[in-house]
Amino acid sequence: MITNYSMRSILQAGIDEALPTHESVYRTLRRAILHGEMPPGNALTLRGIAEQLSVSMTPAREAVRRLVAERALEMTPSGRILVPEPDAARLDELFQARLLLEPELARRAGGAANPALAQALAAIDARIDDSLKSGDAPGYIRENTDFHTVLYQAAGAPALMALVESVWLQTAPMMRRVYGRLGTQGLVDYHEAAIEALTAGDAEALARAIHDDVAQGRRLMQQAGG
Amino acid sequence: MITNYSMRSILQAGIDEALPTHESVYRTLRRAILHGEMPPGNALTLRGIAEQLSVSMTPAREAVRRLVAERALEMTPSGRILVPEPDAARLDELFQARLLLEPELARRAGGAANPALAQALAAIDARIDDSLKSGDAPGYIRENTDFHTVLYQAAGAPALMALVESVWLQTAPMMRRVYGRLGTQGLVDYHEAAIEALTAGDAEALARAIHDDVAQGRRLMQQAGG
DNA sequence: AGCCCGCGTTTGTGATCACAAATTCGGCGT
DNA sequence: ACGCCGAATTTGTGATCACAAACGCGGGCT
Repeated sequence: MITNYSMRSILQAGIDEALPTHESVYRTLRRAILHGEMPPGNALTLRGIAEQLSVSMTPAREAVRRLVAERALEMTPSGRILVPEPDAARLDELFQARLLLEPELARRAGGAANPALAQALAAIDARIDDSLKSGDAPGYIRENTDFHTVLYQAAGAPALMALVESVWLQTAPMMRRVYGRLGTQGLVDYHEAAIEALTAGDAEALARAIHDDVAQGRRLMQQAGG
Repeated sequence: MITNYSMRSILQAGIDEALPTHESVYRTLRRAILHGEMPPGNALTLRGIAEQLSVSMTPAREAVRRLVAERALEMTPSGRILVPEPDAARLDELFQARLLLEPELARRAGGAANPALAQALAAIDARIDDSLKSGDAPGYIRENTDFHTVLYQAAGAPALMALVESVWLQTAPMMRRVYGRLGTQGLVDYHEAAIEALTAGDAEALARAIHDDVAQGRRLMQQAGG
């Protein structure tokens, strides 16, 4: 008989070091949500997740519980699991939170000139431009998230970062719909201004660029929502 | 034999309507953390929680997983469960988040004169004054949390509210230590200014009062931390 | 034809168990 | 007396099962 633990080893062999099963399930689902691969309103089942990832219900349940706690998924009172479909008011709250929190993270990241980071961001921004030009909405979402993640990582503020990531998870499914509907043609690239500010070590200018970037996202969302 | 579900009924009879077991475990633990009844650094075990609340490990596990997701508890890589003991830098981040988010919630709550709410808050504030005078630190924490909760509820912004509550959960264990150490004698009551602003429907003044209130909490925390 | 009731199926929940890793603590050696 | 190593215990993890509630579909009534 294959024991629980040998099963676990088989699944994780070559995937990662020694993650618990519920952790890899969590990461898989989280990435799918963050990349907009889960349509808002979609229903999930524990048995479905478990079967698809070849695990038992237990780790699937734990991963889902965790995502529900982060509001990346939601559960109805009867226990059905679905991808949230936030209404306009809730999206407004979430973007308000981003507008409040992200400039502060940028400010903390940009206190000193940081050429290495500026270069890394420029590389990501080049890929973003490609996605913009080719109209690759999923790619744009993914790379845009990367840009912000890498920048904020430099702030060394994990508690603030965690709050922001929770907000991203909540907006991600809708943004997929937004960019899918409106396209990515009309977008202004505020990232260049951010990179310049970072090169100069001008934290305030960096915070402003990030503010404008997020505000643009909100504006788009509002257009698509109406 | 007592089936799983009859056991569940017995436990929940008279406690609440029809909450799943993991939900009541969650609420019990959450309240204990928020009220500062869990000393920072304290270790918990699933079997201990389960036994104390007369449930099996499964709902205990789910409740803990959820609280870990909210960063109200933390788990070491080896899986040990403990009450977080945030360092000064992390506490600074958390108060920064409060300073950014809570004035906005206050602003949204204070857009129009709201005598009924002002009266409810005045009642809570009276109890806070009692706790201040008698040096009842746990009572002060509990009622202060109530004050903010009731006020922000009026903002009708559940997504922002959830972010703030997550931050409270993370700071609560340390605040218990702070007020225990410093006492509550020197505290200024910014709540009266908040109540006046709410009576007048002056959202900006309300936001300012809340800002000052949170800033005072941060100042105290910094004093106690050094 | 449209609506509703009822039954089969799906689904989340809770309990229990085996297992391995981590922790703890007593005893040995220096 | 102090530190270290080993075994016993503790602890989280994952799998599995029974159960009741929710869901959904099909047939019958109006």
